[in-house]
Amino acid sequence: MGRSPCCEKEHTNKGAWTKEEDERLINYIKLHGEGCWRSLPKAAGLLRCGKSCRLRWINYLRPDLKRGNFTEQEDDLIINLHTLLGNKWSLIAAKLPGRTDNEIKNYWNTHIKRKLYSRGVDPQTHRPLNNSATSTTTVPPPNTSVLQSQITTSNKNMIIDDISIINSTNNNDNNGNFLLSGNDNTKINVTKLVSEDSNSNSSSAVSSEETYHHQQLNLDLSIGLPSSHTQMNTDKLKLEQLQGNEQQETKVITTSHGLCLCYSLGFQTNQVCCCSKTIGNSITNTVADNNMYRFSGPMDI
DNA sequence: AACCCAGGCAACCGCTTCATC
DNA sequence: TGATGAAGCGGTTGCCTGGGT
Repeated sequence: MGRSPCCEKEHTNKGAWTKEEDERLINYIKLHGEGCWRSLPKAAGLLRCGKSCRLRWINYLRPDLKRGNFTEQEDDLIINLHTLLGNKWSLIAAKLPGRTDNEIKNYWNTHIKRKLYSRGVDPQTHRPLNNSATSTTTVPPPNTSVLQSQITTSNKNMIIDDISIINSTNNNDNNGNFLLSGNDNTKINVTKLVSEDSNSNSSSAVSSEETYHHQQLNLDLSIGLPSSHTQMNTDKLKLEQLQGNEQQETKVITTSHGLCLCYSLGFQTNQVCCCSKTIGNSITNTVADNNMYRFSGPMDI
């Protein structure tokens, strides 16, 4: 049993939109707002599919769209978010005000991919091109103390706000990696990049190629301590369909403080989440949640 | 000037997810 | 709880444009 078509194909226009069609759509949405895309074309007097109207509005006509070239900061943010989220363009776009998922997707395919290739980095895996199938073993680069988004779980709909940190000296695995757990016992293994002066035994068997890989992939991700079950009313950064090894054995120990991964992805204070208490080295914020911390600088664990 | 080709981007298609009944 | 429809999402297509020959 097939699905009924979203519109009558014979009586709809396709292809490029005319100025008149744009004006009709804009005027209609100004008067009635977004929503009910299926009935919109008829109501607005457009011979278009509802999906087509939605796309045209979202990707081109919306007044809050930012036009023009991507900045270096946006480039970096897209790359970092892609490392973390993969091809979740809508999630990535949600973190770049004024940019659409389609725009970012196109920009990725036409510019950033090339940029990464020129750096010798595989745009899909974010690993060196000559080392794209290597293990996820970690190595500590000098003077670095960050977390890396080497995530090994296949759980869907993981929400960063709900991840708890398991990162005390007792809570890393034997390889020096951190383990994060979701509120439903979802487990995520986050590779730790340890500072030079810390005592990690995990680097001894790691190749120089892997060292290169991890230096390239430094997301400077912050992790916060687990939140209480306070409802987060702000954007939630979903980690959807994370791919990895479901069989990953993890030692999970939860703590009582919340973790915020947002700040170090480039978001401004309070821009993304409501966790605003900062520990770290530079930012002083108000306390939004006694159990939620936000890191502004590299963690020194 | 005409043609070819590659890059960029808007739009489409089909699948997935979500909401409702 | 399953069926259904609407909306959302990501991959792909195809047109347009500019540069090279």
